[in-house]
Amino acid sequence: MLTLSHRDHTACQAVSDVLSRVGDKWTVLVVELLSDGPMRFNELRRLIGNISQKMLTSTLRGLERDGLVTRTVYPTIPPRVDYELTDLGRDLRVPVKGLALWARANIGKINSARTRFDADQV
Amino acid sequence: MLTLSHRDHTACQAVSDVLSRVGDKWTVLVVELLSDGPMRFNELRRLIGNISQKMLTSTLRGLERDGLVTRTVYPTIPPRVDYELTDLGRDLRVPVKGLALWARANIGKINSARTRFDADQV
DNA sequence: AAAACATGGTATCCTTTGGATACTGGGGCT
DNA sequence: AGCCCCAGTATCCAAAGGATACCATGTTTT
Repeated sequence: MLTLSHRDHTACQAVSDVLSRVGDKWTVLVVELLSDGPMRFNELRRLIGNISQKMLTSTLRGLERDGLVTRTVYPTIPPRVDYELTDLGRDLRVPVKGLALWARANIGKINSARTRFDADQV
Repeated sequence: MLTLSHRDHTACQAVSDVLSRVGDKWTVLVVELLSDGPMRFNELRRLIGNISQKMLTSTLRGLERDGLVTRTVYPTIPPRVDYELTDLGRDLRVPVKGLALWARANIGKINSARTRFDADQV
């Protein structure tokens, strides 16, 4: 017997969908960096520091595809490309903030649980 | 010049860390299913439906490792293994709920942005 | 004049991860 | 005897992540 309603299930699908959009290695970082205003490609790259060009490109493409970020090309010399959060992107920062607070509050517990678990597996 | 403070950066690390824990294909679904009480392995498997044994095992191991779920083995015949949310795991549901609400509210916008983007790429 | 640097990217390659399928092993059911 | 249930491993292949090298254009440096 299935106790899970169809609505619950599709809701979970949506959540999983959004989480796998947002839950990769760089997306949240980029969204946070863009929250103060538009930024150029290499500006983001320098701020993040240890991201490869390819990953920054694909992260930004993904955000653009989902309507969270706009990409504006200025055909100057040298070329200039600005990335900026859309309203939807700025909106996303609210629930992410909630998760960020939880993460900061509990990352210690998680890390010690991990250490304990890994030690027991020896 | 770096405008990103060290505190901001480590906070983002923590958020990314938690998100990549939670942001995979199955974790949120499992946490939601466990929120009504303990469940057995195959009980979860049947409810989720299209998950492989391996993925369910590794999802649950990950949650256990991070202290979000407990695993209890009853050496009965047939064996019985219960999975249950810890306090930390139940705690996590609060910020995830926030993201879930956002996801349900905005999944439509995201999907149409995707469709639009993919159409333009032709 | 040649070298080096800046811009915002592709292309290529390899490693890591995701996931389907098959198998284990003890017991019970028919 | 042959099948199913339980909670998993083991194996293998496809997909994704990610480092490195390269591109075209133009300016600055040596």
